[in-house]
Amino acid sequence: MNGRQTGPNFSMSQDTQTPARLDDVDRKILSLLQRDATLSLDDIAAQVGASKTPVWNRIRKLREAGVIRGQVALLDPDSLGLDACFFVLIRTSEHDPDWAAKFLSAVRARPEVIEAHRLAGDIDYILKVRVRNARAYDRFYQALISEVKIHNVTALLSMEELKATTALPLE
Amino acid sequence: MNGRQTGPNFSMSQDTQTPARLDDVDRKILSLLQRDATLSLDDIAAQVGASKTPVWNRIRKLREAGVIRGQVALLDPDSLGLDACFFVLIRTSEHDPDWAAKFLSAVRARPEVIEAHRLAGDIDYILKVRVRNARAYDRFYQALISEVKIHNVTALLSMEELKATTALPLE
DNA sequence: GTTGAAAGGATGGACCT
DNA sequence: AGGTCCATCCTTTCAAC
Repeated sequence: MNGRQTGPNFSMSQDTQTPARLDDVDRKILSLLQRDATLSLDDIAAQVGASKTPVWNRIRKLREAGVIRGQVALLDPDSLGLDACFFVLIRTSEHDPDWAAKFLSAVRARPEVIEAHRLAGDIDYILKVRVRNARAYDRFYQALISEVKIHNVTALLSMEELKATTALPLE
Repeated sequence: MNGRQTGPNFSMSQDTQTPARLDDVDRKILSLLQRDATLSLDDIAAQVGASKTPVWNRIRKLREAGVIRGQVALLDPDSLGLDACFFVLIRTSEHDPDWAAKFLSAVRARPEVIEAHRLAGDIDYILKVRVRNARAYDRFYQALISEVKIHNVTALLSMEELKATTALPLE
């Protein structure tokens, strides 16, 4: 056991989570796993300069604390024929909770919506949408505006994905 | 075997990849793995209604064909103290290859840039940037415009992540 | 934190349908 | 082609130290 602080960890505050206390070894482990989760415990232990058991205990704790959310396979959009990617900027005139709930469930229900954010400023929402082609985007767009009333939409078409990563910056 | 076209698969055309030919079992496997890559072969085999060996062979082929790009751990931004997420809309006046190369390497080098696309239309680029707070965003912004000349920047601040998935729509 | 032992899963072969 | 069985290796998992 090292001389660090003990006591309850990973607690919540009301709105924003208090960040987990991580040391350099934790960060190194996370950095490796968020790039390649197929690494074996032996590999990770070797690369962080520790042995299997402590590394395994750290990973378990990071999972329990929700720092590690899950482990997924990343698929190639082009291989799946998903050649078109749009960023959709949405302005709405409605701001009542009913509208927001309907919009939210519409967005969550559609698998072509990869990402959705509520924004500050004059644009209310941004969506990232992956579809087969422009026609498929139009179908999506028509379906969306028939479900929820939207004041103004701007679609930005991606010509080229310069960078795309799921790895978060660890300081 | 179904009545689809045969012939060489997974070839490239100059710009866009020919999509891999996938049957329903492949899609089911991919759908499971892109949601949870910790599933055992036995589990997957049971859920797709096949047995281990053919499932394992399919997964191997999907990996070799590049349909499965890799396997990663997904981390929770809030647990890491990355509370701020910005979408950055960039207009540039420069359109020579030199500028583009410099912009590309700047964007690739910065870990806070999670995603970067070149766009069609009057906005040239969009970035998705994850940082600790607004001050960290400003540091990023100042560093970026000191590296590459940028005509106009609009930053959209995310107030709430309504949806975020790495899972692609499989029809 | 280290070692090592037990259990379970992944890989690949042999053979059958 | 896919299915079953199996044998081996590799990891994960969790003891005991």
